[in-house]
Amino acid sequence: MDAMRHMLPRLQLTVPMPMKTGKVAMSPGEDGLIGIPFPEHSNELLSHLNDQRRTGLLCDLTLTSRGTHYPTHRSVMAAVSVYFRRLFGTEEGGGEGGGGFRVCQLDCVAPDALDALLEFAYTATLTIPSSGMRDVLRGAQLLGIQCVADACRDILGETAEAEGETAEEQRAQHIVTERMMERERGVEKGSRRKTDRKKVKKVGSHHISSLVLNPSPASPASYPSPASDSFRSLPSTQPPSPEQEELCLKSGQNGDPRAIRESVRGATLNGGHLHFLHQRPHIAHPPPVPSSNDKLSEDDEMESFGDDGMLMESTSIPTSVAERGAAASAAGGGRKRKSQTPQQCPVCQKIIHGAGKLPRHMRTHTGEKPFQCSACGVRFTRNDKLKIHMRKHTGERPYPCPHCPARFLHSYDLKNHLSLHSGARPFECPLCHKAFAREDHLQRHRKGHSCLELRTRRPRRGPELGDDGRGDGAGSKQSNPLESLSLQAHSSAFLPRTVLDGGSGSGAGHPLIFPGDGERERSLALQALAQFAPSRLASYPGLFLRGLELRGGREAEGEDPGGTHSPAARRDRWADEVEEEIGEEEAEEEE
DNA sequence: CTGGGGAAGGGGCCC
DNA sequence: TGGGCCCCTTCCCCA
Repeated sequence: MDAMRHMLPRLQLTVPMPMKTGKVAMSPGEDGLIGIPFPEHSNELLSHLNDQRRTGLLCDLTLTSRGTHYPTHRSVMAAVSVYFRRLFGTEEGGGEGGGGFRVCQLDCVAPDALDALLEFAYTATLTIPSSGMRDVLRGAQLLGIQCVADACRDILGETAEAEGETAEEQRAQHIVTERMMERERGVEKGSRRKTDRKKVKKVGSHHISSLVLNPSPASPASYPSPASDSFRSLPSTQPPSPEQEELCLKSGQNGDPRAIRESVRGATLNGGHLHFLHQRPHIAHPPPVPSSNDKLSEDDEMESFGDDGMLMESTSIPTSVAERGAAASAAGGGRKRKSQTPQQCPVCQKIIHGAGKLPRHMRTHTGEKPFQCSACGVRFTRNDKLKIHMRKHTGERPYPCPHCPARFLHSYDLKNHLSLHSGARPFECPLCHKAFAREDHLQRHRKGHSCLELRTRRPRRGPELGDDGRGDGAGSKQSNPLESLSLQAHSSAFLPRTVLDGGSGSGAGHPLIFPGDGERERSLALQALAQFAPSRLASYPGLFLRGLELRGGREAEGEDPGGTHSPAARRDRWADEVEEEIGEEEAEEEE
């Protein structure tokens, strides 16, 4: 995310762009580059693609599963699936341009699971019935949608070390995987040249033996592995209709969770499955071989869902958590650790600190509100919130202001209030130097546009401004492009969360959750809750999986696993950003 | 746009 | 380990 934060201001914009507010931001200077973020762009883009998929518009790939057809886009599938990425990646240059429709038969993936995976691909939301979890997991593994597979495993409470797979099995599967992939590539290439396709046996029973039904010449294990780990079985081609080319995925042991786990483990042991280690600091079941897998091969990125390098770098604590988990696992031989502090939320990947806090956090996903006000019936997720709420009924305002008759419900309200008496405004905008009594007001100020105009007048400000020792250097050139840079930097430092953190802001910011599908949204969380606090699920007979939000940003960053949650740390970070902004100004000025 | 109140959610401490 | 309690930050809403 930081990378994006730094990147955005450098994006060039030459035309007025409509802002979310409806206003139009003009490029402040012809020679200045300004980056204007469009937080909703990615969401809208995906949404439009999903619309196209639903209407079959521009679909150049059809996935089929047991008779059900799913029109889709190759580009999207390649973006979300390692399998398709590799598959289509072999078609460089020619691609599907002349191939027309292509059909990929994935009978080994249950239709519901395939549908869920497609929904995920186009919405970043995974909605599946709990009963279909394994199917989705298997499908995700087959297609190389690692993040989904990880999440499913989290929910299922399966661990890589839980299975009893032998190394031989893993190697065998890996080899088969490689072979199948190699053959697949060959077929893909050949399919563009020939109208007739190889007849490939379609396997309805997903047994591992089917994997070797169509052995192809062994190829070097050239595929790095997240793909191969997911590709414990790989598609083979099949002549469908004359104009279609079909691919058939053959899975391993159908429905056998062990098989799934085995594939996971195999991948890990085979040197792949790197995301599992880095991007998902799994607490409950860390991968057994972390160090040797630290490097992602170039095209193994699954970070299209926000798990980027920055994320990896920022998850030091989760990593340590995972290591601790591994240690505990090794020591106790346990399969899953139900609870440990800190814990990672299987839904949003957020690291929750504090013993017993995860169930509390999970209620934010499930929507469960077990605490009801006896007076007005309002429900709350937490008992302490209910307690505070009750003060409204009792009239209790336990926090009186010592300077005036005002009384408050919350201590922090009193704190805010006291700042009025003291006149303290400790939160100063480093750019326009307007001071605020509350930090959130400063943030709001910075997010808004008001500061921009002030900023243009800043250069003449006096020496009391700490950063103006250098900043005023910039200020002396207020007419130069620096100002635009300042503006952009200023704005960029407080980009909406949807931009900076991958849309992980509060509820409204979650993009791509199907509206009106609230029940389904809860599913994954409920599943997770079933794992962490099963007793709480008694009242949730129907479990659906809530979307994997797969946030790239804040949550994925472990929600400040490094302790930057502290106000001081946050301010430090913020100050760093400001310094960077100013540094950019200076650099620009020198030019 | 700003000030202020309130809600929501997370973390720390303690039992 | 889970829960209670408290404090904190962030966000939303309203005047």
